[in-house]
Amino acid sequence: MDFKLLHTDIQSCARAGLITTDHGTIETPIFMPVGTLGTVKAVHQQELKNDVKAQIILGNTYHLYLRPGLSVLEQAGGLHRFNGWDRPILTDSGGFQVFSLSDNRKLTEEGAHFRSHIDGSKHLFTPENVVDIQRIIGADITMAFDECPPGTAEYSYAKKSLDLTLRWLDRGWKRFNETEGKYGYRQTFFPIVQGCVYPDLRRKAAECVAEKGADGNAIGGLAVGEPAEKMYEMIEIVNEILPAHKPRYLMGVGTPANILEAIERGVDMFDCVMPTRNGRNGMLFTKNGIMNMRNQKWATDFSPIEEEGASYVDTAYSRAYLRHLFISQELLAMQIASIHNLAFYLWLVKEARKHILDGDFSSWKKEMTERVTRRL
RNA sequence: GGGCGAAUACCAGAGUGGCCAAAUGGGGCAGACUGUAAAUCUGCUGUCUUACGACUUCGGUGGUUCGAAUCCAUCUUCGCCCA
Repeated sequence: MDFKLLHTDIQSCARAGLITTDHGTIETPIFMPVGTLGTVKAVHQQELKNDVKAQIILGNTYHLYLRPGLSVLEQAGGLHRFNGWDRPILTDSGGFQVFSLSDNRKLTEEGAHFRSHIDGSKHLFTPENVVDIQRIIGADITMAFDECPPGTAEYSYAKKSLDLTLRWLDRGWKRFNETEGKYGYRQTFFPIVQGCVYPDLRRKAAECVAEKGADGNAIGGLAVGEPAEKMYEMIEIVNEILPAHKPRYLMGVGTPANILEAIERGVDMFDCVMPTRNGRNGMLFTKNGIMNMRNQKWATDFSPIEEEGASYVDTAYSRAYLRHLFISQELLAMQIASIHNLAFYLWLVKEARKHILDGDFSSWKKEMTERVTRRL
């Protein structure tokens, strides 16, 4: 993987760049739709390419490992061949599941012992086998196995957790460099900065991560319950340390406003379930604010979903019709909302990129932040 | 003409003397959701009130009772059966 930094904003840390992988290029800043089980829920590949204009999508190590399982993925020739997505894929390591499925797991020095949420069977994830699994999945970008503590974690726990994550990082990094991809194209490995909301832990983590000299670096453990201001503060601290000539990936974030704030602070890559999950639950993000499509107020609003929206669905369907679909629990509602929201997110980062290159990012960001946070 | 049964909130439907403004489901209204165990979850849904609480309700009317959605009488409507 290669990263070319094209331009850095004069007034802020915002950057525009280009990532090159064996499955194609990615213009940064970028938003990556989440496709946990090898599918971006409710959206098929053609829509992802033509309507959403996704350049890279995510998969999840934990979920794909449990289902369909490594044997199927390996026989398929990797996830790209299995799901038909020929552009880049990034897989999360399962570290987040250690957090979100915390009732079913136990951490040891060796790794995370956990029970499958599907059938209760016992499994062990280690920094090493998570690399191996991501080799089998065949993601272009693989992630280190980390622990993602909740935003409310006490300092003592955060410190202990970070130390473990950093030891795991050494092991995962070593394993990655000792192994090769299975399908003839290159893979890369991103370490993850943890440290909760504690500046000294974040600095230490960022330094350890930067030392590895990986192709890109990730910031994890944010937007997990801490105030947004803390998150922004941590991003600033970490990005001062992470190398400028490598892409920075803020994991799991976030709202349109979160993304704009993070871009301003020098983040290049994002993923979040929000556009798809909230979309399926009736929430639409637009450049003029947020709409809850189940609300009575849209019942007879026959105007387009979004005037000059980012995708086909915006003018193909009216607000009243989309509300009807949601109220009737029709599958098409989730499809339209997912496509709309993802297209909007991709539009947002593309516009940000344009304004970074044009040199007026800060003023554009200020106005856009005000607009996207409104409730319609 | 006679007999039996039923009428409960937007709908369906429980409740058969006080714990009932009334279960439950549906419908309706609103909210939440940030590296997806999520087409999920949470509230509210008689009136007034921020709340505490107050007030009016269980087909109509009249009774019994300290107290009635619940018991009695009668009327109305609907359903079934017999002629």
